[in-house]
Amino acid sequence: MPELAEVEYYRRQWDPGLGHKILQILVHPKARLFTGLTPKQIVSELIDSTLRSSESHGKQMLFRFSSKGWLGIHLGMSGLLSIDAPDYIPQRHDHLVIVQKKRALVLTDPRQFGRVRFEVSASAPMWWQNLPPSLLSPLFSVESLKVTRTRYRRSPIKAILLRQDLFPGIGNWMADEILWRGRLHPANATGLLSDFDLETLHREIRYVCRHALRIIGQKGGYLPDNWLTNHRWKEGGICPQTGVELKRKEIGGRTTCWSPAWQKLK
DNA sequence: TACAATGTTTTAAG
DNA sequence: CCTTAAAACATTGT
Repeated sequence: MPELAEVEYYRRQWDPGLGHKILQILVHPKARLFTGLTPKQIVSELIDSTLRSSESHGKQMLFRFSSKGWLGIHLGMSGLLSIDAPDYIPQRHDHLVIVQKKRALVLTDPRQFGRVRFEVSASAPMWWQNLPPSLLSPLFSVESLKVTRTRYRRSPIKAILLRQDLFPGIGNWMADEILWRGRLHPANATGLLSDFDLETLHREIRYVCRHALRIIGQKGGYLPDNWLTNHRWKEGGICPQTGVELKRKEIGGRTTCWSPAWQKLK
């Protein structure tokens, strides 16, 4: 499920645990999602510490603890964070349960494509500091898109939008939404996009990120029905702009949805 | 049964 | 060394 906005939404689910002490840590017996430190080390570092703060950036999340521990979480395809009762009993797909006096913070991920990392250091981990600039920051510019256009000229623009080193947080539905809004066909070779197209792309990336974060990230709400997203999942969906049936095909390794005639191939 | 699912990494080819 | 495409990962639901 989680792209930029959903990740921010799930990050906030653990907010009730901020400022509270950790009494117990439960780790899935197979510890499949964990890299770096062993679960045993994570447990010994976090017990009796306090959850201090959290941030999300693209699809990455970082939780900071008073012990100088940093917990990084990526939700993969099916991960989610939730709150449950302090006596919660972990289920089959729960990978990490952080128990506090009044609640348990739960990480669930049935498909196990998520990843958890942990380290102890005075400042944020290097992988966090090296993340690409946010799509809402001034560092993400039309000029940077021109560099991308040259470098990945033969790939379909849909495939490039999914690259996390360039467009952190964009996933399958957001990429389709952005291209639909910009009337750009997802199969267009990136190198064929005009300067005008790149300005369009830049504007729509920011529009979709800003509004998805506001609607989903803040409140967990539903996007307006005049967005593509609410129509793209099922076969037979209708384009909110043209009323014509949407097309679906694998582009860039992922099922892609677009509106014929509305989005033209160059 | 077979395939697809809001993702990333590895592998291999060009 | 770089770009590009495909396979692999694990599980559930249609």
